[in-house]
Amino acid sequence: MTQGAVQTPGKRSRAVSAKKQAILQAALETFSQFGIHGTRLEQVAELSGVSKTNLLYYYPSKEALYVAVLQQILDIWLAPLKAFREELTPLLAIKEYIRLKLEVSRDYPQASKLFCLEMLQGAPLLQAELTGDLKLLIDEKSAIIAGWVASGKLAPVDPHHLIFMIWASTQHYADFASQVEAVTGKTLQDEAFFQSAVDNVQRMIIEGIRLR
Amino acid sequence: MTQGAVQTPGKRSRAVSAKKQAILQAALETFSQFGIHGTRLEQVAELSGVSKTNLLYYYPSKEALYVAVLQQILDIWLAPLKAFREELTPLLAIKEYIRLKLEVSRDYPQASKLFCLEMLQGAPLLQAELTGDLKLLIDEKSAIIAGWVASGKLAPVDPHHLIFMIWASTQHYADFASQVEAVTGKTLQDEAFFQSAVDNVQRMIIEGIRLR
DNA sequence: GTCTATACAAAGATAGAC
DNA sequence: GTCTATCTTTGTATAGAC
Repeated sequence: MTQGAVQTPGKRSRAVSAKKQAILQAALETFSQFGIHGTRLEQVAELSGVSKTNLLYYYPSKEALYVAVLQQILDIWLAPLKAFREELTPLLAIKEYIRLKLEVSRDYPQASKLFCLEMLQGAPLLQAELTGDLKLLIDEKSAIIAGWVASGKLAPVDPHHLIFMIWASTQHYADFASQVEAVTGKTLQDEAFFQSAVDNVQRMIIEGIRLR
Repeated sequence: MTQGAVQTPGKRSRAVSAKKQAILQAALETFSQFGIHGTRLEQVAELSGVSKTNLLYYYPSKEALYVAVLQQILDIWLAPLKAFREELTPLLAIKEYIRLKLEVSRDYPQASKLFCLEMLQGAPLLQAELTGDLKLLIDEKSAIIAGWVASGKLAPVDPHHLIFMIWASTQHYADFASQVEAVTGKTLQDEAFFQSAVDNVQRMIIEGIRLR
């Protein structure tokens, strides 16, 4: 049994998993703030409570660690989109999607930031995802929105631009948190501020696409 | 006369300025994509057509170069906000602002990206600006918007959230250009796509805050 | 699995000639 | 102002003992 056997529930495996998880979390924190090049392995090691050598035992190189982190955050990032529900009325589905994305910005700001960092660099490691799975998912959800427009349930709007606007305006609160905080003095951790963000973003977008 | 005398219109000064400008431009390109740590001075040197030693003659350190670049892009980033016009009707002023910001995303995508990078890192070098000049500017423009709301010219909206939404949804086309391109197959360089972005963003936001 | 010691490479910065 | 050569630091990664 090697370290690769993640699902084996032996004591050892569990200890290993816990350690790897701690490393991943520490790595996410530093990668998301300083990028892959701005991050020192020593820093990650310290933050996760293992030695640098030990860290390299679990993840054989910095890049391997980075890829592992990316893989993990992709799921977080995609979850709200996958949960986008066709069964609801258009306005409800979109309102719920906005709330979910803002919750991700509040609860997993580092995931949002790291994702943003990757995009800024031209998505060298996510290119495959972007043009593959993500593209399919978007096409699928876009078709739903287009269907709503066609059947007169929604004002004429380009689905892509609508999706971009939702992504942008929700992720902004994570990615530009320092700016948001500098301007308003608040963060999404502040419950009232979170709620006002949800309300305002929902209202502006909904009113912007409501049929009349 | 030293190299610092930027405004002196002598032949030498002009040559120096041109060189420094070329370096700044090359630095912006690499910094905006790879960040300060991911950028190699040699790369900047090559891209701007000077030797690494020579580059360090004009900018004594990597950090000095980085600061110089940041300083320059701040003006670009702030220009549209400064141009926000109170004299127009609310909806026109906001439509114009959106168009201006999208033009910046189209014409200076690197400036937008570098600014975004700085924000992701917690704005270590722009903190002063954020809480100083920018804060003042925002407060001023927010007051204008709040005035419009109070006098019944605009639907009730929190000025800060409105401004965030405009920033987010316009900068998104620069910062997430790879994603936008992966999903739509288009870039802002495509005139028709640019126009549809302007139209859609303007329409959604305007309809979202129009009085009715 | 974990540690100490160390090899190795890369890149920022400087010295000094021209 | 520009170049060649070089110093120095730092950080990734490996070797090998325990």
